[in-house]
Amino acid sequence: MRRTGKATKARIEEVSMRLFVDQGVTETTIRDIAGGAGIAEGTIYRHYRSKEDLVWELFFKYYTGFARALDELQQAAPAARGKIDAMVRGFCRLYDADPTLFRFLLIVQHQQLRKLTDDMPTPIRVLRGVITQAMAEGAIPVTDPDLATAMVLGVVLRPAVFASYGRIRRPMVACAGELSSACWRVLNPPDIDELNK
Amino acid sequence: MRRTGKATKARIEEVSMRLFVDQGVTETTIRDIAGGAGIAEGTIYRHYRSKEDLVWELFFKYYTGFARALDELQQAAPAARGKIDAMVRGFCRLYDADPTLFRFLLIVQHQQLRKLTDDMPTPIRVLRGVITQAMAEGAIPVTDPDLATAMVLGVVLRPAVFASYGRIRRPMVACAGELSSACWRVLNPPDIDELNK
DNA sequence: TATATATGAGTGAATACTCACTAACTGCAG
DNA sequence: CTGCAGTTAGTGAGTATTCACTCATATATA
Repeated sequence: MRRTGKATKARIEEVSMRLFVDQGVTETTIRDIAGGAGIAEGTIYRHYRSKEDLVWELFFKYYTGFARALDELQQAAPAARGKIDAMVRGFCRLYDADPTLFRFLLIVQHQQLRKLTDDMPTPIRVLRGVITQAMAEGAIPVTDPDLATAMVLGVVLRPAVFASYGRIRRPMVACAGELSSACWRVLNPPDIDELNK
Repeated sequence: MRRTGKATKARIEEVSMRLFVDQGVTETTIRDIAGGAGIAEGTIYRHYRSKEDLVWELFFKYYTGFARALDELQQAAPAARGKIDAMVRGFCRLYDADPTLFRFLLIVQHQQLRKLTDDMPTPIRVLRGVITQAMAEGAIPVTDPDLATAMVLGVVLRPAVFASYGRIRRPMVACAGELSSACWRVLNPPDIDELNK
């Protein structure tokens, strides 16, 4: 009873992502992955050219996929405040649905980011776009867009890191409100905030 | 003309940290380090029990050292707002003085954190202490201290990550003011901020 | 039969670490 | 001073092991 190729590939994905997160990428061997997926080592090479290729394919698929998901959420909201809120909530939902995926992207990011080219969508570009647009429209004060992007990103990502370490036990969606309003406060010095009320 | 042991160890530290940051820890071989430091492979084992030990020793020394530095800065400032500001400025100065060290800590963190025991000082514990104290004193509103710690940490760390990728080109100290006031805004919902004026 | 899928022993290229040996310092007895 | 024993620092070829990847072979489906 041979499995269909797609099911095998999905198993490889799932198992290898879990192992990468638990042990690290280089520390995870092809043998580990094959054993975990209940297949032979050679089978992996039917689906991926190399181990490096497997990591890259996983990263690319989910990283750009996440960027596209964020972009849709952002476009569906009319104003800056709503866009930020939608993105934060979307991130929280995705985190809760698959924390392992988040950790995987976090871990391999450093090595893989350099392989990204300018035409590929990334979550950072989406967020930066929302922020620069909001500045252009006068919805938030004009400051260094990269610094603003970094700070907002940090407000959201670091709590997720804490959650993945078990330092925060609530589901991330339960933090979404606080996160999103904190992001807004970061983007708005208090006096401007008064004007927006 | 034999060098004094200390100078050699310092060279090993410097070279290995740079290589770890550039290539990754597992990807950096003992041969690489020895070659880079201009010594024989065996020499490294005069100073460290193993490669793993080398990584841990580096991490421990600088991570706890950084925590102690932050703690001194925090203690020197009287009020909550000043403590945050001093810590943020201290972090920025340290980042600018040695960005490679920051990247090293960032990269190995995931693997090394589990080796830390409760009696070791960490930057996170210091920050969390300042925040809980501020909440207890009524200087900032009482919320989940772990979430607050995570958000503030994110506001500061993520811009440093951006800087290390070249996405932010200013020295971090030039961002210190903006960072510190953003941290304060994160900790204070706007209405409370009114009361503090 | 033809095709897609899976197998796992085998291979060559690393790699972390060892160890027997050398070189240079230190301190002390004569 | 001088010689000499003890110690610390450095060397680099050798070793056992591990790993990613290959390929001849097998099997299930269409």
